[in-house]
Amino acid sequence: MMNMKEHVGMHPPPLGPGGPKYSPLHRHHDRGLEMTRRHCMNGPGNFFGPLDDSGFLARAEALAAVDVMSSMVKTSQPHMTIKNDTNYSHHHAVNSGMHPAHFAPTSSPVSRGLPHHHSMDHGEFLDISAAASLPGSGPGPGLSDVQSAAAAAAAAAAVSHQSSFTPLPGTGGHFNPMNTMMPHGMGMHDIDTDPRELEAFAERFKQRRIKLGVTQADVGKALANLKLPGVGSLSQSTICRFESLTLSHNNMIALKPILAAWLDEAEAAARDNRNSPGILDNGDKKRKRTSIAAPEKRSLEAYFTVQPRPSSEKIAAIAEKLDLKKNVVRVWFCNQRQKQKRMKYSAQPR
DNA sequence: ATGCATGAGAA
DNA sequence: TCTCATGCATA
Repeated sequence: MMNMKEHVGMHPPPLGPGGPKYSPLHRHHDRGLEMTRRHCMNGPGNFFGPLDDSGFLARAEALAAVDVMSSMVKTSQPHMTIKNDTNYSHHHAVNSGMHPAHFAPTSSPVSRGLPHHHSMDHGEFLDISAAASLPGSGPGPGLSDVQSAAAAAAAAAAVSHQSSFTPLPGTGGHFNPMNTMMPHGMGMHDIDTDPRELEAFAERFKQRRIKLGVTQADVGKALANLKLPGVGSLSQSTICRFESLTLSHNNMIALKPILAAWLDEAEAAARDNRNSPGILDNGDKKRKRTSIAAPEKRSLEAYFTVQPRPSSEKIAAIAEKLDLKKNVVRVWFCNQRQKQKRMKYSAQPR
C-alpha cells in the first residue's frame, strides 16, 4: 500500500525511488546562524556582512537584494524579534477527521486544533482505544520481540495520557493555553504548557523509545494503528521533531499526550512481552524536492531580515532576481517564519 | 535531522 | 494569503 497523497498525484515529478537513506548525521547549519544573523543585523550594509566571507560575490548579492528591498523598505524597520509562540493568537478548530485516502490522513492526523486561549479543551484528541501493530523488521539484535510487544500493547490498550510521565502535579490534566506571558511564576496551570515539562518529556520519550528498540518511524505508524479518533499516523519527521523540540510550542503540547499514551502502552506490552506480527510497510517514494542553492538562500535570508512578510509583488520581484519560481520563494518565506516559532529557538527562558 | 511542500482553516 | 501542522525526499 502506498500512501501517496492526492496532491502528489497532481504534479508529481518524474522521479524514481530515492531509496531511504539514513544518516546519523548531524545538524550542521542553520538555526544558530540564522539567529546570529538576525541579531547582528542593523543596516542594509550589515545584513550580509557577517555572512559574507567571500566578499565580492556576497556583495553582489547584497546589492541586488537591497534593490528589491528598497522598494519594500520604505518605513522599514530592521529588527526582528524572535517571536516565541506565545504570540499565537488564533485559531483552528479541531481535527477534521481523516480522509478516506487509505489510512494515513496526511492533512490532519492529529488535531490541528491546538488549545488556545479562550475555550479550549483538550483531552479529546487523546481519547484512545485502539489496536496497533508494529513493524517486525527488527533493526537489531533481539529487539524485535520487544518491538512487537510494544506495538501490540500500544494498539490494544487505550490510553490515558500523562501516565507516569508527567510528574507534575497541579493541573489535573487540563491544558492551559495561557501561560504564554508569564515570566516565570506560573501559578497553577501552565504545567501542561510548561516548556521545561515538554522538554523533559521529549527527552524521556526518546530515551525510552530507543530502549524499546523502536524507531521514530515505527512510533508514527503505531499511532495510526491505534486508531484513536482523530489521530492518524505521524511521520518519522514529526516524531523526530517532537523529540528534538523543533515543533511549535502548541504542537508539542498537542502531541505530548498522544505520544505519552503510546509509550505507556508500548512499555506495558514490552513488559508482557507479547508478539505480534506487525505489519510491515512497503514504501513507494516519488515526488522530487527542489533545492535552493546557497547563494540564493543567502539572499532570501537577507530579504527576510528586512521583511519577513513580503507582499506578493515583492515576492515576485525577489523570485525574479534570484531566478526562482515565485511559489518557491513564497513557500520559503512561510517556512522561514515557521522556523522562528519553533520551540527550541523561541526565546524560551530556561 | 532538516529542506521544501501541501492543505485546512483563519484572517 | 497567511498560519500551522505535517509529510516526503534527502543530506
